[in-house]
Amino acid sequence: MSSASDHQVLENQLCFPLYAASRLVTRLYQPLLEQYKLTYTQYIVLMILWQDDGLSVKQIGEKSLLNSNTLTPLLKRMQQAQLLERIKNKSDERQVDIKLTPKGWQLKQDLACIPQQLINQTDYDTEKGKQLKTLLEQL
Amino acid sequence: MSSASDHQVLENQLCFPLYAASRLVTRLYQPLLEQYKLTYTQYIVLMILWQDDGLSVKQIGEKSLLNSNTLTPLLKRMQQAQLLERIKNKSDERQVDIKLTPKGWQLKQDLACIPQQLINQTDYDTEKGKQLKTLLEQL
DNA sequence: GACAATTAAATCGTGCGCGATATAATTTAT
DNA sequence: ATAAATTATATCGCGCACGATTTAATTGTC
Repeated sequence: MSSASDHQVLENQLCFPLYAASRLVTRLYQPLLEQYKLTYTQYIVLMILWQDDGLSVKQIGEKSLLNSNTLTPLLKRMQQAQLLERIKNKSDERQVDIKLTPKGWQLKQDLACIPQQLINQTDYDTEKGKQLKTLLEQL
Repeated sequence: MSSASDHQVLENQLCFPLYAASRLVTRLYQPLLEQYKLTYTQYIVLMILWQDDGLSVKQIGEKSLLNSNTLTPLLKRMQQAQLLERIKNKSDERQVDIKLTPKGWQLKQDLACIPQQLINQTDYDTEKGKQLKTLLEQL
């Protein structure tokens, strides 16, 4: 048996925690990232590029689930910070390919310690992390 | 055994899915909420007030994990939409108490169907929801 | 009672996040 | 070959988030 008010509670218990947890995680990263003048979203884009340099804006959008209306200004800021270059693709001039600069690659080394620092900080154990990941991906 | 690159993968697998899932959920709510001209955050604040009307801005902030710099303009917009009133507390004039209007209460009825609609839409089952909730709260 | 410390909201600035639309390049259909 | 449809970015506008600071009210201390 399940009533409308049950659902309003469930909602309170599932959707809000998801929203709150996401913001909390962002806040955990923030002090670690800010010494490199990075935002959390920029960090995510960097991780994508470390794995696959030279992607187009569209391809980054597919991996990050962000559109050009978010990515374009974000990538321009990262270009300003000399983390990457925005290069018009020669064979299709609609396309803008993103290439990391040496400075962008350097951050891969500099930030390598972040995951460990977070794990230490939160004492959230790896097993739970895996469960959580699995559940989230099913969404 | 656990290397730095393991962690970068783990991070990609946990933190990014959390971030993506949260945005996905917001997007699922959006079409349902927009017919009432509500945003997801406004909906969260409404749920808090339905449960506990007359809270101060600070108290809403404690429950929503939002500060006055987010809440003040949001509550002003909701006041404009005649969903609530912002009333200076007589015994402590620093404090602003938030009271739902009849229109704000009406939405509790109107939106009661949303959780069920979402559950149908996502076929994400309740058992997994509970597990997920538990894991998130441990953060 | 005066004044410093604290507290509650509000304000300011910056960066997402995203719907809607625009622009320009490419592809498709005729 | 040219017009129409499609595609890749970019632009615009609005509403969060949130660090930092300000303003105003209250409390604590002497």
